[in-house]
Amino acid sequence: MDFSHSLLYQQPMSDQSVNARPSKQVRHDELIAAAFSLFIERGFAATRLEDVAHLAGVAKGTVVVHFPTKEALFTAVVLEHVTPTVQRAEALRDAPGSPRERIVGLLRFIHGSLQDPHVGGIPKLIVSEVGNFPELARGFHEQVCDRSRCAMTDLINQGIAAGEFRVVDAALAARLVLDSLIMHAIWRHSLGRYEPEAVDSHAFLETHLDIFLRGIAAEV
Amino acid sequence: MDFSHSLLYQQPMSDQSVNARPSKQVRHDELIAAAFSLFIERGFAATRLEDVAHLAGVAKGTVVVHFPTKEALFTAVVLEHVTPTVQRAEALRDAPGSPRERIVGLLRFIHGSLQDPHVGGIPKLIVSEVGNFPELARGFHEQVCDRSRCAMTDLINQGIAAGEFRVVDAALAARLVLDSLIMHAIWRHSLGRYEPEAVDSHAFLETHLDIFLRGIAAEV
Amino acid sequence: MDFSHSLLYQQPMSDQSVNARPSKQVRHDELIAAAFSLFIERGFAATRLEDVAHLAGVAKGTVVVHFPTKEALFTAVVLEHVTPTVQRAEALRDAPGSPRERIVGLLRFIHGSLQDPHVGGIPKLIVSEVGNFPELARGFHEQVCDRSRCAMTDLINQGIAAGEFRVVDAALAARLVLDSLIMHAIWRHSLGRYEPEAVDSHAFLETHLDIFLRGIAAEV
Amino acid sequence: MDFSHSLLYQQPMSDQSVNARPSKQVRHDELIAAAFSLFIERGFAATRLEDVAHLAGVAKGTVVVHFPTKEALFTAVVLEHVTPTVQRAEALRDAPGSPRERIVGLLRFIHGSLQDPHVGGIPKLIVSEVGNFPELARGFHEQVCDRSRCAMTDLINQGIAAGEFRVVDAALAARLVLDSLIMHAIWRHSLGRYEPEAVDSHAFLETHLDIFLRGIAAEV
DNA sequence: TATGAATGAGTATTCATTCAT
DNA sequence: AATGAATGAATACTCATTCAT
Repeated sequence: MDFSHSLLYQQPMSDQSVNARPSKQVRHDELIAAAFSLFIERGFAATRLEDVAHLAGVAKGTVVVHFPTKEALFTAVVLEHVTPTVQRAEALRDAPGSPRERIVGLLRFIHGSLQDPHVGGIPKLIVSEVGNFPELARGFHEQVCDRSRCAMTDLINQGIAAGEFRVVDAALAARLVLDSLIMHAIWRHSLGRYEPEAVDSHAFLETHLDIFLRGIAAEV
Repeated sequence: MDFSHSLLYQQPMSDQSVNARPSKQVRHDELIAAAFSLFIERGFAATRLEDVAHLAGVAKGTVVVHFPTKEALFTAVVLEHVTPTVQRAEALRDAPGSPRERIVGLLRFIHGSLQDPHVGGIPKLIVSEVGNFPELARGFHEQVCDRSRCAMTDLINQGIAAGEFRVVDAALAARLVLDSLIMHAIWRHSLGRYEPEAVDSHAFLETHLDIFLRGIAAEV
Repeated sequence: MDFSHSLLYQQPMSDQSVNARPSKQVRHDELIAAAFSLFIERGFAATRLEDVAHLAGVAKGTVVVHFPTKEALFTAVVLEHVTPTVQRAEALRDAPGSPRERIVGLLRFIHGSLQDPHVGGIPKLIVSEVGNFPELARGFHEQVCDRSRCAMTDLINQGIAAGEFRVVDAALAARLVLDSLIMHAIWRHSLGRYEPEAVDSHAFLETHLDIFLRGIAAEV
Repeated sequence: MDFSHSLLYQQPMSDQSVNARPSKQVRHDELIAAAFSLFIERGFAATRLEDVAHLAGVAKGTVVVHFPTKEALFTAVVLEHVTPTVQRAEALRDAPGSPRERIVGLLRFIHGSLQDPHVGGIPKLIVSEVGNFPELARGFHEQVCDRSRCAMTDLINQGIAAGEFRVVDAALAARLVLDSLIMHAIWRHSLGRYEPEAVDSHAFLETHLDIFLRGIAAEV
């Protein structure tokens, strides 16, 4: 499974004429968007292709024209939402600044990305459906999880080496600090819907950074 | 939705005769166990009642005798696996010891419980299926999430009052520290399967405790 | 199919002891009564044996002990409700009095019998289920329909011969006059339930007798 | 429940091409026809959707495309067969001629309609199944029973007012005269099958008219 | 004799996929 | 390319009947 190219943005479109039938690309994107929100909301099995079609404003048969099977649609949905984000995430590891500054930057970026409804629903989707899509799971794990964790582990190790942080298991620490963000995103798309008042995402991140960074800070 | 009593462990059975038909309670538990493992493995939709019956060693119709619908079976599975754990968790809040000691005790208990395959699969199941079971969701949120978070928030606030911890938003901190444990359990039942080497759960918890407690410790 | 003996009233019962288990005959009758009302209300297919058991105040298995199959129960229900009535009906044909008087007597008797809930539901039951019980149908037709119509036809012919009535097709006239009564009974157990105010059965019969007898009366 | 428009006869179709797939309307009518004959023959419960599909020459799933549930199919069957007849019946009340002539016309029309296998089976179906379809029952009662009886009651009252008929309870008389026709139709679709020789329907109607009209005729 | 748990054949319904228009 | 009618495999659920207690 190749996550390194996006199916989005492929074919720069004209689409000038007002009453023209929407181009294939536009239809494609509309279907992806509709499918994404339904997959997130109901899961793969409980999402009917007819509902996807309805939400996208087309007929049932049209979905099949664009995606040969339901599983192909699901795969496309995941790929298109994941790829752009991953690419931008890795760039941040190599930005200038102290390890601590770059950790803050990376976490802020990831947290910010997960606020975007087009990205924040992905972890819930992956966690829920991964059991029935082994290939997709493997790809996601290698290209997304591994790479984000590596980036974070690298930064922590750099901080330890620089004496900014005390000696901790950098891999576990990276996992811990990222898990909270991901769990937060998953929460918002599952049980969080039943919470009387929404969590303040900004305060959540700041508290997280505060506690974590103090927790790994070098002793005075 | 009443989560306050467990249907498990009710009626200590004799069941001496060798060829005797298992009592209704025994059948009930066998079905719950079979359904649990299949729901965890495949999710709600992909689990066929026939498979549940087969795994429990009974005929298809027997499942229906015990649980009128597939949803009722699902609800029963969740309730029976969750209720005892929550009750014991709350008891630990009121145990003797300093706030810090009780936090450690509570987190060790929760983490330990989540290692039990009979409990650790629940969070992933809830996250995945909760969208299609609003009633179950509400009950789970109130009886499980709220109560665990309250217990942890209370302990952090006690520690702040006692001067053991510095001033932080206790509710957010409680959420953060618990989320990591839950995310870890979810992970092990989803993408964790594709990880080349399993995470050392013991080291994970110790690192978590170490960083978190140092992160909220009062300034020297 | 033999309609000439009733399964009711067979075994004169003692049943003295207060707390004793009800005798087999009593159970039998309770089940027949429960089954009758449910068959009438819902039809054969939509009546579950479990409901019959529940209405009779026994467990599901008990029904099977008394009636080996659902069809046997149905047959028993029909036989027991039909047999006594038919026997009494035939006796009236040979009563003393003018043909006209005997016609009035017979119609009053039949109409009165059909007011009894234990009898009035039978025609609806027969009409509804006859298609799936050919043997029962044949027996009912021969023993009940044929015999009642013959009795009525005889009386009309006697009246024609005596010059009381004008010459009409006695068989058709008999059918006509009886059909109205039967239809009335069927009505009360089917669509009649949806009528805002119930029909006055007494007035119905009197109007029927009035119009019919004047309709076949000899010209002055 | 709206009985006031027929789904039949709506859209006169060309359907020229030989191998063309039949239009939705044609399929609809084929399914209604197939379902009707099976419902009449076996009743609602004993009719399998698969048999309906088979008789209509389509696959099982096609039935569901046209009628979401078995009950919807049943309702449609009743409505489409009944509505046109009632409408034409009411028109006859307001036709020219003496009350007596119009009564004869109306009864001939109703009797004739009930000879049509597409209509004559309905009363038996209604009587048998109405208990499990309260909504259909109410609609049928209001739109069919009430309206036919009103028409007949009106005519009898007109005859009484004109001095053609003697004073009788017109509502009961209307019920009586119609019941015989309906009972006759029910009979033919139930126990009538077990009669050695079929009743002569023409003679039946003439005898009925003869006796009834003489029965309510004004005294000389 | 009465019970009710267990059975499994039967059936309505769902829905991804196909294909003629 | 888009449509939506048709298909049929898959599956939850029903319920008469069996049988161990």
